[in-house]
Amino acid sequence: MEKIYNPHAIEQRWYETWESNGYFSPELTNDTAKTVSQKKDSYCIMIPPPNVTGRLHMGHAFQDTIMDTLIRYHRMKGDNTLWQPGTDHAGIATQMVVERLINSEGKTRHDVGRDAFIDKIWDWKKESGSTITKQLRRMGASLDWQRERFTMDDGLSEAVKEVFVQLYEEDLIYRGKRLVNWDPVLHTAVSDLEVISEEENGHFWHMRYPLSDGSSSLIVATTRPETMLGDTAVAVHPEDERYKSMIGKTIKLPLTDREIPIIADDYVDPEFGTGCVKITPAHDFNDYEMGKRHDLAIINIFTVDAAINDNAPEKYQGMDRYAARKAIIKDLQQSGLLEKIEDHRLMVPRGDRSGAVIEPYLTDQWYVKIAPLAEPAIKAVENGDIRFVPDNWKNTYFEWMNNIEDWCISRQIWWGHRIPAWYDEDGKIYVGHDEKAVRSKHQLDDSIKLRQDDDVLDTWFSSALWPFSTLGWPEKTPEFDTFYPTNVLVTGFDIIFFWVARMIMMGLKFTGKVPFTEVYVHGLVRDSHGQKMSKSKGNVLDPIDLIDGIELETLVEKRTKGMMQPQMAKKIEKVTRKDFKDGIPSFGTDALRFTFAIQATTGRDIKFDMGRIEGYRNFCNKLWNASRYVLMNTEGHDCGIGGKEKHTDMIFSLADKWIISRLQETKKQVTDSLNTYRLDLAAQAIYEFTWNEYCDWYLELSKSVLSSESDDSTSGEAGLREAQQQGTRYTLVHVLENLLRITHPIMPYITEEIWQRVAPLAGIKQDSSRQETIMLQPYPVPDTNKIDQSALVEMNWLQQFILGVRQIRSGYDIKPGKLLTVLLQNGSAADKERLLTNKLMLKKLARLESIKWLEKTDEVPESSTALVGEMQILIPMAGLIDIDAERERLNKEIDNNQGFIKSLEGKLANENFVSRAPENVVAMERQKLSDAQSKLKNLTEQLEKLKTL
RNA sequence: GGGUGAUUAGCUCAGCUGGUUAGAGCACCGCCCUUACAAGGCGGGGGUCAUAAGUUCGAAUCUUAUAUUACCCA
Repeated sequence: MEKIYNPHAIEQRWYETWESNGYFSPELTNDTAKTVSQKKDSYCIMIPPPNVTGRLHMGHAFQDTIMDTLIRYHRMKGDNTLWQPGTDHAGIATQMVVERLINSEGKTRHDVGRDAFIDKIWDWKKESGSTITKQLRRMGASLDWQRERFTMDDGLSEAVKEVFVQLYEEDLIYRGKRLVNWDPVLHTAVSDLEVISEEENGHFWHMRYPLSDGSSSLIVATTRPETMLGDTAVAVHPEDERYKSMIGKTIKLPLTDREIPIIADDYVDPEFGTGCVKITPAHDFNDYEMGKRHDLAIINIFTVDAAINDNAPEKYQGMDRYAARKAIIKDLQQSGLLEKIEDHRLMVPRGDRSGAVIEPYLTDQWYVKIAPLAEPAIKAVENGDIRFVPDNWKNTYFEWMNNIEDWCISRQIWWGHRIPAWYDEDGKIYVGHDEKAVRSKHQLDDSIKLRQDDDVLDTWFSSALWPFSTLGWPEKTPEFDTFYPTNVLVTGFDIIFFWVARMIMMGLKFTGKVPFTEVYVHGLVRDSHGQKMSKSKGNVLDPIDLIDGIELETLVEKRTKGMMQPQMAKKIEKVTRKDFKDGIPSFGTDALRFTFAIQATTGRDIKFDMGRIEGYRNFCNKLWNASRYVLMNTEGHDCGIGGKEKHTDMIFSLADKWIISRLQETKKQVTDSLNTYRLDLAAQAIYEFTWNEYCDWYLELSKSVLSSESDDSTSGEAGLREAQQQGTRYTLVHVLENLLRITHPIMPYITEEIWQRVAPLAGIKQDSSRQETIMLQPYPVPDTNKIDQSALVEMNWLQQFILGVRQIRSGYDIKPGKLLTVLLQNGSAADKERLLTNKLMLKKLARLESIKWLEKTDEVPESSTALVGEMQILIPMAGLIDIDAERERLNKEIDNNQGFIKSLEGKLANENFVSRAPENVVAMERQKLSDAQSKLKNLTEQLEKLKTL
């Protein structure tokens, strides 16, 4: 093995091997007498399909790490495991990309024509559609690519039609003229969820509306004066004394020749503004509702581009809405009807794709009647059929589901599932799978011309079917039988409404079952300053750059190229140069995955800090080098393959027994954590075990057994020594092999690479294809019988001993290489026994020349002291240690101890504590006190000794 | 305005159903190129757990209020 861990040398190679060997695929059988797959539990996760033409971002990388870890864990546990891959056609987003390409050639999509345009999108998909799937492969994602799906595949399109037709036939889909969110740039309706409202600076215009009879006038305030052309009433509160007398009268609407009524409605807040509200039913959602209540005329004054249409006075026709606004204000001013203009902060709705200000606009659209679908979906979460992790997200879900509005599913774009509805020349609607089906069902012969609806379905309509459409529904398939309902949906909270809720509704409606039993909601990946990553902020990190590394100049260029606001480029460049002085080094996939995993605490965003990933790259290197050590010391030797059963004479040291015990505890902690979606705790346990226990202690201790040096107390005959070394070699290999399997779900590459070398030494036969890879090995199961409590206690003694010596050594700047003489006093029989069996290890790790017992009565030379329980470790000072410094050190420790004792005494002196606290707690405190007291006594004695000198 | 979460060492975060003098990584200080690893080893310093009150024998942990902050919804 190379001395330095180099992820590039291993990662891609292993992925290709795994994929080409079909290791990602579950087992399936069509037989009724099912064998393998029936006996096994199935485990399935559906990938949230990324945009087919998208690129992998940090959010994906995080999410995919979580999913792949779960998938690999379950696959190793022996579950029949499927991670279903696929991509989404992403209607508006994809169409916009291709439209921009065409625009750059100086053409519009209308020049190209619908069919040719769609062909172009398919071409684009072919060209760029594999980018994201290639990137997923770089992440090590063990998706079953043979089953890759696309939301506009034939099969999935069939599912979409089936669902649409069925919902329509049950009156759950209807077509209606409604006020929708209209995007005047994209020329399409969008759903409520696709509208982002943000506060922006604007104005409040106060306009005077004169009464028709000339008796008086009213002042209305508005943020959108141009809509006055569509006003069909002015409303006041029915109890408002100021205006009560005017209710029922009419107003002469300025700039037009229309008269409109003054109406009364509770909705009006008399405290707000002037207490009079202009009502424009065609261009405001609240006004629309009020218009319906009062049977007001609805006058649409906008074209699809949000310019003034022919319903308005000729003067304004054709003007853009903002030009019209200016003109209207000017005209009102001139007629003295503009009272005043105030600055005002207002919520401005913008399309999430186009950024254009959304207009409420009256059009014909298709809707899903949502209430009947929402009801069972709410129940499913209430009764626990679906569980959110963390649990509190269910509140958000309920909140939304209980206030849900009908879902506008039609979009006036070209890329997507065309609505399976046809119109005859009278405008009568026929819904069916295709024109032929429609004709035969309704007995329409060829003489009747049918025209298909031009609209396509909201992208989320097909996404909502994803959990079952990908498994072949509406066909009956073994995949569906085996994997549906799926186990867990892993997603960000941002699409709970867009996607999760809709999948639940559609899943229940069409399969009668929930689509998944758990929803794991993860946080957002932010930059190191806690800012959301976005192109316009120039703080985006590309996961692939973290894996491969990137030069500073390339990174700067990448972040500043093609910006919406080029003026930001300078600032971004500056910050980038500051944050990434030397660019980004190559960290490798495993380090990136580990960084995500260890930060995947539930319900918290991740601030992505370069320090962390660097640390975990170092962790990979640590694991790498530890493995090198193990291999160097075990390859070519007898490593006790088969364990104690085959090698009855094999001898295990304290360290061996200890690390085996700790391994069991670690296995338990990791599996418990993975079972509860605490990837952070799992990763943390792995990190600590590997570094702080296996490497820092166990490998060091093993050296004393494996080194050629001998020791009179343990050497004995050669056979004995060989048996000890065999025990240690066995343990080295056994623990490492287990550790690799434990770690594999999080860090697949490095574990596979090392495992290939280690497995033969651990006696794992690699003769059948499924045993050629760590991916398909069983996940380690904790064995509590192998936890040796006395070894844990004794090891703690050994560690305390070594730490005590090290502290003295370091405290007095004694060279690490200097071998010390250590005297021991006041030890128990157990201490003596422990010393005897572990002398070699102690000497090696504490770097000791010799260890001698002193009798109680023996003369003690000037020494620095450490304590292990009652036992005193004395390091003679002669020439090494300064008496004053030692006094100071002892005093400090005495102080410390006295503080501790005081707090314990206080606690135990408290009658209430002793009488009310549980017995074991009190006993523990008593024990602590007596330990501390004896320690204090010991320390004080040491200090006295020094004083008398 | 309503809802949800967060506030613990200089930074990024653990701390499970209340029971050690509150932990880790990075950063910091000192010593060390010890034959797995300087992407390393050994040792060390650093926090009145946002504030206030309450419950309790005992609170970082539970309750309430306040402050700050983030997100979601209107």
